[in-house]
Amino acid sequence: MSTTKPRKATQVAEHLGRLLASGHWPLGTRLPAERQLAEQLAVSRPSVREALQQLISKGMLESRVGGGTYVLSSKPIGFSDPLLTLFRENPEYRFDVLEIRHALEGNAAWYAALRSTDEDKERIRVCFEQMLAVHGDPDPMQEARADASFHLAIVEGSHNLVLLHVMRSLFDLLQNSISHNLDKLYTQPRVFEPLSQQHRELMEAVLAGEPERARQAAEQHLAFVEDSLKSIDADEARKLRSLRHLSR
Amino acid sequence: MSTTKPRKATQVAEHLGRLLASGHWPLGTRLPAERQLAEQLAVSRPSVREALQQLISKGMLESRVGGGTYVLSSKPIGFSDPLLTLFRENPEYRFDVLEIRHALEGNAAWYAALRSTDEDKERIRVCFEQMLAVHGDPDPMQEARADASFHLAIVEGSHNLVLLHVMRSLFDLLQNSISHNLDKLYTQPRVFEPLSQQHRELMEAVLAGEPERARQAAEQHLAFVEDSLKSIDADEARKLRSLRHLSR
DNA sequence: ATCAGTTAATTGGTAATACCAATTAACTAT
DNA sequence: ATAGTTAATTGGTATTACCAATTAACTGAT
Repeated sequence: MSTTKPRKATQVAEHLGRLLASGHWPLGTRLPAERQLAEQLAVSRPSVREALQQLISKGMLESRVGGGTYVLSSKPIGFSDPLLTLFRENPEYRFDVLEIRHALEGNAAWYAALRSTDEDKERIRVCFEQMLAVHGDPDPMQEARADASFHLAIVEGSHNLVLLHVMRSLFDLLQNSISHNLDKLYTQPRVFEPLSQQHRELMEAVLAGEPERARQAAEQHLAFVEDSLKSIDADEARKLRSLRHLSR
Repeated sequence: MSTTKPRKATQVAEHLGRLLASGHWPLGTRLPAERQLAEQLAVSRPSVREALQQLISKGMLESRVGGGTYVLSSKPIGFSDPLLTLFRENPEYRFDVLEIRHALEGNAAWYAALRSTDEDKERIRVCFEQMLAVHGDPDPMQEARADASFHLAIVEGSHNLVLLHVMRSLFDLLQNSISHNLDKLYTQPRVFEPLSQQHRELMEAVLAGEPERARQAAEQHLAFVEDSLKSIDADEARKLRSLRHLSR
């Protein structure tokens, strides 16, 4: 590939990538057909196919023979295909992610308390309010997304770009796999109330610029999430067992 | 894509991916031409192109017009293209990575001390010996790779798969960009000697199954690496300034 | 009007062929 | 041995044709 003349296929991929990132085609949308895209973009169909291949390979699109091409994600998936597959098939790896979050978010909260600008702080506040506003939504994934946005706003306040990327990838991993009991965090009052208080404490520590308090708040929060998920898993397993007992 | 009949292009990409992972084509190797691959694999050239596109998009291969296709990496790059580009163009983001390693490797060392099997411990020992054996090699990247292998062996001992993946991606990120003064860590005796002692202390803490000692060893080591790189950067900047002064 | 079955159209996947621009290899002259 | 020229090779793009799978449209029966 010459540096003086960009590949048409690459240009098409970048153009489509920008449309995806901008939300022009929301998740699940069916894209125009290859022949149509080729005509609209004034390139040949093989060039469109090669561009689509790039985006399919990054986990952003999915093609179905005779059925069209669909949006899977507006951003490249940050983890390799085998890990994503493994994660989808083995939900217990959620606890691996929680272990990592425990280490990273304590650290992020520390740096956010030290480094956040006024804009960062405002964004954290807005995200916290958004979490409260979206509580009780029929679609629990809305709450999960608001929760992720809140945490990512804190990571943004740490001003460590690589950390932000890693955390985004971890949240993508959680959201792109089937959310195994994750919704229960938001729908059980015995979990949501303390959860919400912990979010508030974390936010207040960061806004007050108290790094050690922020770290502790983050670590306690993650420990609580881990314990709650384990307890929810146990409850669900018990329910399943008793349902099986009834059906005999 | 039907689940009953895999795409030819995907099969070719997987086949090539296995050849890459097995080391059949080492880093930098030029692959056979597209026409040749198409003949060898009994598929059409467009199918080969689509397969190559998948691997190019994952950062594993690079194509040059008229010049062939080359191996960039034997594994998919775990980070998205924009971050990789940004990292290559702005070496100061190394310090973002070091901040993250500080958090993650302290954690990994803790769990490795708790969870390592005898096999894990043996692998850690072998990697440590390998680091000593390769010291002074004319190619400092050999030492960087041995260093990475040692740290990854410890992460493997933590038995957290997602953490292993994240750490691999971070090391790939460091090694796939121009190694800005990284070689100086191994070539300056005032740095290498304490570095080697710290590696030994970290290994011994993990092997002895002492989690708190292991965490401290890891964190102190990463702090030393960070300080050393900053000091080396300052030395190099001073040298550059005095060279500029002489050339006037 | 609704539903089921059939047919036609559309879609992504594959292949063959041709040509172009860039690079590499081979050849020739000094 | 080196420099310049030519030929061959390479990746990139385009056109055309065909196939398998899916979707849409149409028709007939209830």
